[in-house]
Amino acid sequence: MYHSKETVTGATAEICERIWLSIAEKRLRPGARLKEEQLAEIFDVSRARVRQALAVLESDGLVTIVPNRGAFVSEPGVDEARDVFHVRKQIEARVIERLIDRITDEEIQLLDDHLNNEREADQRGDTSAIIRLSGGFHLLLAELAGSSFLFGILRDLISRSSLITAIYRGRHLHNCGPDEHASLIECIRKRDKAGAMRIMQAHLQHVEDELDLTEEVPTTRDLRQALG
Amino acid sequence: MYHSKETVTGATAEICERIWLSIAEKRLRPGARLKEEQLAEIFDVSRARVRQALAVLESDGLVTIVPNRGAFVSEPGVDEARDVFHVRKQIEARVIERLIDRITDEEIQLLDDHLNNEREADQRGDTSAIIRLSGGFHLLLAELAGSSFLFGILRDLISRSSLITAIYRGRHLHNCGPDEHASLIECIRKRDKAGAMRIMQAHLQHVEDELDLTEEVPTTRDLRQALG
DNA sequence: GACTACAGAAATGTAGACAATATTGTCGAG
DNA sequence: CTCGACAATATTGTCTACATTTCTGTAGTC
Repeated sequence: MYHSKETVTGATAEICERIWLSIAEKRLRPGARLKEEQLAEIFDVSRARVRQALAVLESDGLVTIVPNRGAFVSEPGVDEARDVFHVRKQIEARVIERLIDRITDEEIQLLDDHLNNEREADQRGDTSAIIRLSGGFHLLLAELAGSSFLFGILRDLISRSSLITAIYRGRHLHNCGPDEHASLIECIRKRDKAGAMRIMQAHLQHVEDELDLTEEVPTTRDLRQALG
Repeated sequence: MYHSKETVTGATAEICERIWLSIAEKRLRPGARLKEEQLAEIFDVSRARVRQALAVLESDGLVTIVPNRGAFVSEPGVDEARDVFHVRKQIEARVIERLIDRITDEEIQLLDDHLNNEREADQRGDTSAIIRLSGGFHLLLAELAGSSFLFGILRDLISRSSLITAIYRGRHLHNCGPDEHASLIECIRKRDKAGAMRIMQAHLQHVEDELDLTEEVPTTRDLRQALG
């Protein structure tokens, strides 16, 4: 896996991971209801652990829990979507800053290896792997930046980005292709901080530009607002 | 309370809040064991809900859960402590940037009101209130910056800062006094972005400088490392 | 025909009991 | 007296059953 430190304990983390992946792959649509018993059966765990996982996912913003109603996949509005991308640009800029100052040649090799995995998955058409790896590239950068805190923030941001792209972009599924990642690696190899930051900003801007954030998407739950 | 949006549902959030406050007030020491049954009795809730709260706190980094062993208050090392303050300086800088651009006079009044509350608590010597309000000032800034995401990150950062100061600073209890907050407000009132950012950086640096981050504090659990 | 009230179904929230595991204390051998 | 095995205790992890709440479908009334 692409994260160095598990932030949540074993079994709970696995459930969170699988639900997150399902959301990122659009297998779970925003607003979809997450029945505890159903999840417990699917993952073959107790309902208690499902509830723990849902509580964590709620604190991550991926799931919304309504008391006595149940858990639903969150439906971030356009303002929240813009907010996420705005912050993400800031955070990834800080990651690049730190990264360039301290990365070693061996670690750059890790980036190359990751990029190869991305390309292979791209050729195979392995959607699940593409999504994991394209997000994982950014997480790897954060990990190599040496700040577990930035890593955690970025992990959260990428999860939400996946959710947002699932809502506001219809055509493509993956977040970002390997090409821009390649040119970013080249800047890092040359320790070109300004260039790397410029590419990263453009890269994230491309992802954001493909979204349609002009109008609010009617939410599944707030029918009154959607149909009023 | 000082947060605009609850990220976690009702009862679970309340438990997280109370545990967090206990940690910030040093009533719960780093490394302290958190027995589920005990917590359930104290908060008068079911053990299941305590487990949910602990899972959330773990994902926030305030609590460490060891399988089949239990939950403990986290004990961040010196490198993690430096990391938190480094990121916090970056995040709070972004908060100030956004804040100055969009704050209204009415909202500045909110800052003044908050400052008055801080001063009153300071005169009363109300430790619990001082801790809540001094952190709350920074959270209010994030809230007024209009980014719920930055708010969430800062909330996390402040929690960890409290934990870190609890470990690495013996003398003072509060994180930051109201005086520097006052001069920060003055810069905001004048829309002096550069000045505000300078004061904020200095403010956070003061807090960090009072910590003793030169040597690793022996952890309660890793006795082998502490006593070896 | 439309609206309200009520009953049934389904899902969540909670409590309790039981099993698995780690720690602690005790006994005995050397 | 020290070390190691073993039993006792305490705590976590899990499952089951039940109470509570919400949603849905139906019947009754105007």
